[in-house]
Amino acid sequence: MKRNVTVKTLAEQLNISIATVSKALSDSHEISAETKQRVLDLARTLNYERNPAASNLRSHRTSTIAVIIPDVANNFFSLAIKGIEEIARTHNHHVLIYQTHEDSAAEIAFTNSLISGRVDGILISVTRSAGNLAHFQSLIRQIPVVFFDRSIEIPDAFSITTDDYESAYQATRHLAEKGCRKIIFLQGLDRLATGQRRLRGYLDALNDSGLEQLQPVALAANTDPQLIRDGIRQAIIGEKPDGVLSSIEEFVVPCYYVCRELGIDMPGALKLVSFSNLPTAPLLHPALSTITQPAFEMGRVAASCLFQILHKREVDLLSLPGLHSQLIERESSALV
Amino acid sequence: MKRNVTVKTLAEQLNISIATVSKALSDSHEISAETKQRVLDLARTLNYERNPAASNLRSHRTSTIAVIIPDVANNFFSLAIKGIEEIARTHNHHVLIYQTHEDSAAEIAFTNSLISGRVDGILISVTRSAGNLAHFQSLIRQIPVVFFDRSIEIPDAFSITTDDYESAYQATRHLAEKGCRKIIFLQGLDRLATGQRRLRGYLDALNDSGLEQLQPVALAANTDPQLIRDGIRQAIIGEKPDGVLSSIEEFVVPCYYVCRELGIDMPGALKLVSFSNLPTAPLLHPALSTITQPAFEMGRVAASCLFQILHKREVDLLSLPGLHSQLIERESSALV
DNA sequence: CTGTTAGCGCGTTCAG
DNA sequence: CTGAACGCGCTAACAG
Repeated sequence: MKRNVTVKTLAEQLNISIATVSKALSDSHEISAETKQRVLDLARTLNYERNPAASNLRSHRTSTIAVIIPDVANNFFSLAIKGIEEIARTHNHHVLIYQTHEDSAAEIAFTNSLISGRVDGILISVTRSAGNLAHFQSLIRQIPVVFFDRSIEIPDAFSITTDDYESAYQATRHLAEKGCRKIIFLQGLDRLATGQRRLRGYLDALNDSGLEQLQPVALAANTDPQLIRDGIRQAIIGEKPDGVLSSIEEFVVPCYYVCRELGIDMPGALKLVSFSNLPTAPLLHPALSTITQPAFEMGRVAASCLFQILHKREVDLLSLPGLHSQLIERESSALV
Repeated sequence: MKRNVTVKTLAEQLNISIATVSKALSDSHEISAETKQRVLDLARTLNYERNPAASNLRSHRTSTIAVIIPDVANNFFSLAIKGIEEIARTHNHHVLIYQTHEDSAAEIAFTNSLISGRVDGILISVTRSAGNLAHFQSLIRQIPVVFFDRSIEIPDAFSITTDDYESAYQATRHLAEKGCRKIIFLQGLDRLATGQRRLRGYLDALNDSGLEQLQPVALAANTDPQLIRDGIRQAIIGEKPDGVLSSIEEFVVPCYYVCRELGIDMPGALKLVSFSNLPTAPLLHPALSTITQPAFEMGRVAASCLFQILHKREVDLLSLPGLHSQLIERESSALV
């Protein structure tokens, strides 16, 4: 194994001091253009790569950010990561990925392992089992954090979301216009601000449409399929709705099965709109319209926001581009 | 800002040496159980977190691996990442993500930035524009690398793939049994070993079915949609096939459009089977059967392989579970 | 079983 | 504009 090339190697070969090399490599203004060039040239020919550990240890900068999400293999989150990675790259930063699988203990473990200086900042879409408000309150005082999509209510926390209220409102109005008189809301994010906003949009729309206000159907945050199905069945039998607004995609399929069991004609007797980020979902489920989030854009915006913070710029959240969900109706969707 | 707690803090409070603390924290066999416990207890109460940069600088271990893939927002790769992340977690390792977007210059830049000790090992699914064999040959001598799915032919390189040959063979036989007499092959990975294996499976199947051997249709590796469509149109007009085997999913939609333009009835006059990892694809395209890769499993196996290497174990590739693609026919696919 | 010593490679003083 | 010296926090080697 031949010895790695370090600043020392460069310094010796050029007969200058280590400090000069270091400064030249960071493009310091106190080094002459000529010296810089000589250093850079040699660095290139020797394939010098700065040792990140040493650099980090000394400078407390890691050029790394972390992304914590429930699940990578989910169309929404993988698109968000894609956007985040692209922005990170333009800032010469590396991206670490962590999956919580909706387990808030894992979430806490990850964030704790990150505050020891492994990353410069964190992008997070919180677990829906959440509830550890105190943990996040302490976290954001220790390291820059930007919440995206799934946020929790913390004053002074940066948080990038779409127009959850507005899209739930519009979707509900849409159902009402299609003739639905009794619309239920399947709530899957009741502990998150995101879910609360969607709920308010739904309730206000019912009100403005002169429709009956119903209790949201709060379904178990854990992922026991049987519990979810039972909850939906109970709600459908009890309320006999002709419209459903689902706050997360996960309820769509169980809802179908329940209706099939109960002999309910889905496009006819019961219309369903779901927040969903599988763009092809309307194609799969003829009776389904979806509210699709701009996941890729959201990743980009959230990452940009984080880098603004890291660069110690004043973050003007209002200057960031607005993010709007899109209601995709079954009727309007063509092949691909 | 209050000072961070380090091994020194722990050592002082417990009146033992720094080295003892360090050893206790790494569960060294040369420390008594009692001392270990005292150290661990104090570490917990003080919320001690080991500084990863310092540890890495000294030990040359990073507890981090890198995953380099063409695109995160792709069902196959996001599932693979999911598997990788889960295995990495069981080994207490962190996962860095890089997207090449099929750009081999980016691929080279990423790998170069990683050999300076940022990660312990690399998992990579190479760009289809590949061709930089020499680069990878030098890379695998500098750092442990495991190729997955998209591999290139390098002796002594670890590479985890599915039964590409076999599945292309079976798919082609399947088409022949359905009555296809003239089956063309749309080649999208011609520079990769993966693509070569699929091609051989196709050719052998033609042979064994007593069908005419045709030149594979090599389509541009870059992603100009017009070029792809033109290539497909030319092949279909020229060869007048009644069956198509596509080596990548990307050609499916263009193929549809071309057939629509040419007035070719797709399930009837032309049957299509594609390597594809969108599990819902057969539902979307009534005429399409797919060969689906076990992406999640592949991620897990590739990561396990990498950790075996990192642990300096003899890697017995044969001991790893076999990975088999699955042919999903339109007829057999139910809703979700 | 525990402690002492000596760096890992880099960036930041401060002195020339 | 350049260089000498120090230490970031930790761990490997060696002594006791």
